[in-house]
Amino acid sequence: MSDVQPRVRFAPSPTGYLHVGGLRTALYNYLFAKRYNGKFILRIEDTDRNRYVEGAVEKLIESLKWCGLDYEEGPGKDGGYGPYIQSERLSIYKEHVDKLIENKHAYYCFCTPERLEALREEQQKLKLPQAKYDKHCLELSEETIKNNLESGMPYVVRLNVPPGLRIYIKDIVRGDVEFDSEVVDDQVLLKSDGYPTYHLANVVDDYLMGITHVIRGEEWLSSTPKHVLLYDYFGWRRPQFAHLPLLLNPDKSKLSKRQGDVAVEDYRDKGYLKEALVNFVALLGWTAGDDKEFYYLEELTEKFSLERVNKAGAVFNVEKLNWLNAEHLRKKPKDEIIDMLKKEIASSEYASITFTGELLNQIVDAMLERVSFVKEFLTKAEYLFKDFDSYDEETVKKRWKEDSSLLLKKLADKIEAIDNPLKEDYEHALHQVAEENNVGNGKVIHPLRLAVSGVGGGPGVFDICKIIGKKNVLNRITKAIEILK
RNA sequence: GGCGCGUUCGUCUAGUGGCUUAGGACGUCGCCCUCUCAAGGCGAAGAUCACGGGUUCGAAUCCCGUACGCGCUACCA
Repeated sequence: MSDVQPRVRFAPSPTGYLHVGGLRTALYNYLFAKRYNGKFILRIEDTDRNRYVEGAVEKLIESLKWCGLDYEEGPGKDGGYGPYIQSERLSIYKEHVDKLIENKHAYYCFCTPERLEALREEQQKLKLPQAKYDKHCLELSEETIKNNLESGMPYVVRLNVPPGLRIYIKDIVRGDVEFDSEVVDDQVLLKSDGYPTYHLANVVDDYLMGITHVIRGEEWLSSTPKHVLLYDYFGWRRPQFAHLPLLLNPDKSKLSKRQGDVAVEDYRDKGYLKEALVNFVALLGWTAGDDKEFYYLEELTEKFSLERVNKAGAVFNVEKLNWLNAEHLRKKPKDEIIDMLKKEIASSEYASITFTGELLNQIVDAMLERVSFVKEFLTKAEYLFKDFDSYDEETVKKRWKEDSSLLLKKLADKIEAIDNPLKEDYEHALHQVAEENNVGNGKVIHPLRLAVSGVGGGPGVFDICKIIGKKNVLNRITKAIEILK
């Protein structure tokens, strides 16, 4: 890295939510900034009034924050380069467009949408290699332009792309990329509503905000020649570019809502840990080169480099995300897990029941290695929270035998006699029953598990007994005997 | 159609000319552990490195071509 402090930006357009692809872009920008002691800036690209969504900016910022990606400059955090919302910078763009027009690098265009449409159709009919604006308005006399302007005729301003020019772009992840200016259109820079297009606003702001590295999605690579031309025309030094590979659906198309969840908030609401999401998304297109896959944000910050970013798109594979979620969950401090469990309970059918911290502690101990999500404490071990009245058929068939009722009855009698039984007491009682009746422990254990949980799997059966308590154990044994025999 | 980018196990990836009988992870399957289910440990299956040419003593790695996929081709970003 050079001596200058890098300044990078995440520049989403506020469409309503933070896309996981956007999160990945934001994350790489963030990591790059942190890695090289730079600044991570948030800029809102809201130049399309038609797509304006109420409250989108707030949601975006909230999602970013939830992921732990705090920006150092941006809306509400002035760093001397504001405003950071493009709709508040209109005069700046106008000013720069004027400069371009002055130097003949841009020109007024009064063509109507109808003419443009007709032009496109004609070009298509002629099977021209590429549809482009025909520079019709470039030929307009100063006189005509002046008159048109004065009469209030609607206009746009277009970039004047010179023919026969070879445009070279250096990209940190893709290497050298070349374009022929013949294939770049005279892009509209300023729309008839006075708003700039992405291309103009992006370049002007990146320069004015001192952006050193433009790290963005691959979908922008094709329009980079336009941007580079603008830097050159303004006489500005180009930033370094890094075009990130796309995130894909399982069928390899660009990740879309059609095929699953794409919003960060969707994953949050489904119970994914931010640590897992960030960890997962970081690995979609980047590795440190070693075998490490479990990362916290801070560690990523120490190891990240753009040079190690992959070129090929990556399929968003939820199964691996699930695994990472379980890993992160298990590594969390227990009191934090208990807090999350409390919140989960508060919004569940058990909201009205009070669970002691000690009880929750035991539940977490018993279930932690059996769950991938906090909500699974509730769904994978319902029997720890409430009574039930159905028994897993397979397990009944396999574990409930002729003598089960009798053995459980005897066990219940023993348990009955114990005050405040501990885990060991249940175990001891069971061993006694097995011994006295000359059967293996399994003959008692499995029916007990079935009686007490209704299913064949789960934590140690004596842990279950301890958690649900003597009264429930006895009740459930009685009930099982009644129903199963 | 044009232009650009990409292509290593199902998926994420390691690999930058010999260390590779292509390594790891998720998932799948099996074994061990064990009262069960998990977790953990061990192991297996799974990639003719898209295909075809070249360069080289030697190529997943370099070059060329083809195919396929994706992106862009808007007064959307």
